[in-house]
Amino acid sequence: MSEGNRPYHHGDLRAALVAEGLELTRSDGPGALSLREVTRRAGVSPAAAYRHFRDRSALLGALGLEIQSRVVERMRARTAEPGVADPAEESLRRLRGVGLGYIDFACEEPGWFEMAFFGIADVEGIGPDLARVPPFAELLAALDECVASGALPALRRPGAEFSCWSAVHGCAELIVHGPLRGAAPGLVREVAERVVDDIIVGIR
Amino acid sequence: MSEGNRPYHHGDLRAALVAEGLELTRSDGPGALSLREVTRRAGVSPAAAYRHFRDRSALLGALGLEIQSRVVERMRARTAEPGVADPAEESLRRLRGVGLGYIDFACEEPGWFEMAFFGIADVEGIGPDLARVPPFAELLAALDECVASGALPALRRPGAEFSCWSAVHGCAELIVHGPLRGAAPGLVREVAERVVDDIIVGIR
DNA sequence: GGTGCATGTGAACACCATCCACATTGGTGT
DNA sequence: ACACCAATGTGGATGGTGTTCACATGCACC
Repeated sequence: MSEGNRPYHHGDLRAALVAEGLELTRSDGPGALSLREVTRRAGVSPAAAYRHFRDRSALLGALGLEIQSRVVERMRARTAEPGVADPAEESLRRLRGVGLGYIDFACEEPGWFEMAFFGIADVEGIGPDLARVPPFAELLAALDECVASGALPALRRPGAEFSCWSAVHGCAELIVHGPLRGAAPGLVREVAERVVDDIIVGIR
Repeated sequence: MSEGNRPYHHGDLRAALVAEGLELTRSDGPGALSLREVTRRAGVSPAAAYRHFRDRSALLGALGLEIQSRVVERMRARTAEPGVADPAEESLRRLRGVGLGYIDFACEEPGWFEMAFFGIADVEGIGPDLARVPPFAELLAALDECVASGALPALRRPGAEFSCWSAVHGCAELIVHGPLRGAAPGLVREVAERVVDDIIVGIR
């Protein structure tokens, strides 16, 4: 708070900007992030940010990466629930948890959810390595496990990740930005479970 | 073009602003729309826009409505393809067309697609009348037809619209803003068909 | 102990949304 | 025919934004 004795160099400004950025965007998404505000909060001049990020969207991208790892955490919390014995059933349960965890995150952190894939388009080239996007990798692993356990025929495996991701991501959008925004939690939960169950039936 | 003889009043400024707005946002979405630029193009002062729209986001909402009707047109183009005799099969074919038409629109007009549901959140209240969002109404009608034709058990009907919309909208996002951005048209088409077919299997 | 290089500063530019008092006009009522 | 009113458009001001530039500072390394 005391402005007088602040050292000229911040120490770890990059991390500070990310931290303030997370706070700023938590409830209202990317639109709530201004480079001037974030530097103001870090107690630093606006131009200082440019020593660490090429421009505003580069900061958004860094925030997106950070958020992706939190999405994965939320997925893992879901899949870590007590399991069942049968391997096929267990792998399907995990797949379900991956989807529901994703939707949980979107509901709990709508602002962050909006930013999670901000940087994804920056990965140049036609087919960026999907496995390098952590939440996507989680889905791929769950699907592979379904094949290994016999729950999903190997012939049906190729392309299944797109169906799953589409349904789950679309559902999250429906709830966070779409017509279901502000709907009763009970209804939301019901819809989420229906969507996830339907797509799992569909890909098999 | 000649600026000298322009009348003080524009005539139909509202429509002109919408038209210019559509052009501005066609390829790059809502971010490409500035009130100043749109009024500049209409040959009018920036403040004039406020006689017709409360603020920038009100104009975006109006553009969204216009775009929604174009989405419906694209869906109809798909469903108007030559049909088959069996009513159940025919109703499923229409449902498929609704989904694929939606995805087609997103691929062909990515900027507009991003704006289509801008105003949707403005419909205050918990459950806005989904049927009043034209593309959504199209989906509801197709699903009802599936029930009537016996292709979809009546017991499975409630909630099916959410599964369908989630999968299709999510797929469009995947293609337009997600990891599939810039992918080869062949792959895109393949993915779209797989997603739509999977969710149709899943809801039954 | 000096020096180079990463980091932070301040001021500037161009752009934006929005609001205000004021100007202009087309239509309405007499 | 005329006066007036409500709708519409203007110009300018305010306060915000991203981004760039020459310049200042100080840490780490030779």
